[in-house]
Amino acid sequence: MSATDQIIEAGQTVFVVDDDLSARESLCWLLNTEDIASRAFASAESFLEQWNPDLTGCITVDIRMPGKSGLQLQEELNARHNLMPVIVLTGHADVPVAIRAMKLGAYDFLEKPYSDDELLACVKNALALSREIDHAEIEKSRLARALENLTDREREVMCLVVEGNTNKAIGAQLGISEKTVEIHRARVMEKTAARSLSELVRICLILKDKI
Amino acid sequence: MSATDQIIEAGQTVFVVDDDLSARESLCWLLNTEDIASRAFASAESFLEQWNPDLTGCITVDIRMPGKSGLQLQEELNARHNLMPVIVLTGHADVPVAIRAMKLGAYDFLEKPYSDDELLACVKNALALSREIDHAEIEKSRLARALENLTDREREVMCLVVEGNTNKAIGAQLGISEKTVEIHRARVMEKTAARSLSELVRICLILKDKI
DNA sequence: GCTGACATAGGGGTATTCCCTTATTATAAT
DNA sequence: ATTATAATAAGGGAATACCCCTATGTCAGC
Repeated sequence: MSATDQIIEAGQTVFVVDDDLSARESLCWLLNTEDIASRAFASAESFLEQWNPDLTGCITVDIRMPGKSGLQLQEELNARHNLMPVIVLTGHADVPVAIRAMKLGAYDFLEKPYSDDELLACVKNALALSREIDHAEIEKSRLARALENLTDREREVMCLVVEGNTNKAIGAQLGISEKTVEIHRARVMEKTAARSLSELVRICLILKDKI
Repeated sequence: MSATDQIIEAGQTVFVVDDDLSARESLCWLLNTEDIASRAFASAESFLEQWNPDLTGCITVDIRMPGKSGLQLQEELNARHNLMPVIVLTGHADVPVAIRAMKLGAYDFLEKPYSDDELLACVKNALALSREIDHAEIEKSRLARALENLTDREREVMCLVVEGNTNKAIGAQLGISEKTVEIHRARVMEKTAARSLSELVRICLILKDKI
């Protein structure tokens, strides 16, 4: 792979979803003045087409749009386990809608017209949060990949080790020799790159929902 | 302590904070029909006087009240690390207030007039959540008490053990004999009631913010 | 049939942990 | 002064973990 082929990790982007052209344009222009990259979408559907789990940044959505509403977009993003903070921007808000948006996990909810400062502060905070989430998630998927390389038996032994069992107890429980347990255990440490039992325990706790 | 002196763990209670007498009465009556215990308070201040960290259940608050508002009550409860879910009930809501309440961690936000079913469902969910929180918190404080009984040296050794160091390495790092480390380590296991290194690691991760 | 991945198991040795005992020193409380 | 607690240290032995080596059997894929 030559230097020019390198995939530079796309920086953070604000994904602007609004059916109103002038709203999209003014928002993107405002973000541009602060050197914040943005991409505009005229509908929830067109954004969802482009969405993928590796995008990083945050999303601003209008509530009232033809086709999928902003709330429906939130639901769909949640179903896809989207990790980017969602900022709801709307001029047609009532309390029940605002509450629903927040309960759907909105990062913030701003009513139009909002001040430039207000919006920029909100976006910058959301981007900072996104950075933290991404760092945690990158680490998590690195560990998850390591665990995927384990064989079933290795995974089984790992779980029993992490639960605090000795090799002897594990051997008895699985009906195999203590020697064999030793080998599986060594492979687990090697494949997970854990340098101590404590590190292995931490890895398993981080990924406890994925084992 | 005789049997009659026993402090029976007060069951879950709904703490109703509203300056309007008829609102308090009707809400408590409704809860009573479902055998849900409740206590009414006419102001944020009078509730805060009674509040203590061991209360269990949930809280309903009105926003507009003489003295401290519902939002100010939420802020004060957050400052005191209140664990009970807060349900905001209000007839005078606008979007910014609703958003602020949610960002202050409100469990839900209902506009008056609300239906009985709506409110009961909300309260029951909040009480279920409270139960889960309480169980986790009881376990946490049990562990925290165990850690408080550790001497400084024991705590120090524990941290190094959990980081994955061997007794030899810890001894070298602290400038003490490996034998002494052994003793501190054994006391840590005894005092924390951890039956394996993995258990100790888990305990330390649960309480990592309290060490 | 051959190769590779996987699980199995033993021998032998070293390092580490864990558990028992005893002992000294310092410090704080009574 | 006496007592209690904490930290220090050592010896000895059993259990365990960790590291090297070799070796067999199975099963999928070429």
